[in-house]
Amino acid sequence: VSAAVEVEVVLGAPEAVAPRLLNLVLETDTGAGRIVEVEAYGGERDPASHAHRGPTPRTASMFGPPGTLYVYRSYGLHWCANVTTAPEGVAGAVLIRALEPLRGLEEMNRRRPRARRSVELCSGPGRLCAALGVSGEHDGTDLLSPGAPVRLVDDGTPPPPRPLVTTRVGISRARELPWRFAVPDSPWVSRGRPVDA
DNA sequence: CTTTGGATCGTCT
DNA sequence: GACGATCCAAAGG
Repeated sequence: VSAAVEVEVVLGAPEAVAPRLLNLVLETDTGAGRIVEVEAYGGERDPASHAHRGPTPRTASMFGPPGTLYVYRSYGLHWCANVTTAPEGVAGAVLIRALEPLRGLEEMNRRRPRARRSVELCSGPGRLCAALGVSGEHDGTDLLSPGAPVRLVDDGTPPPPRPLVTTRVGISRARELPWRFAVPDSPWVSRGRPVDA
């Protein structure tokens, strides 16, 4: 619960960096959770990415330096959090889809009264942002800065050597890309296709 | 357990 | 004016 080390800068194509973010820890001042499920979004070369037609006001932070937080509103209701990985000026990000709750469970439950079991607290991109209190005001945060309100830290747990790989959830374009990664057999992942052949 | 449809609003066409 | 990188409750097996 201590000895958290700053994450090495994860710079590269999102689909290459995404599996390396598994088992890192996402934390705020009220709680923390281990990343167990992610999806890569390739920016301008990815039809499913918000940035596929170039920069807009909403996606500006997606073009920031690696380690920048990109938060967007989903379906007018929920917030979703991404970690940028591409060089500054190039769009590319990894969506955090599920966390294993580590700290601040009480506050998470307070913010998500609908969750009946702890497995429901952070198993979904909108759910984990609600549980940790991440919202649009945090868009553009430097996740690698120790004083930031939202941080990405390494507690020494290595990523899984053989992550589960499937297609992405909830998209209509570029459905075939195997860009969803998860910790194998983790009970904390969101619901979705178990395996992708 | 699974399936289905409603909520809700900023963003871009 | 249409459409979501979602979540949840209700209804049916």
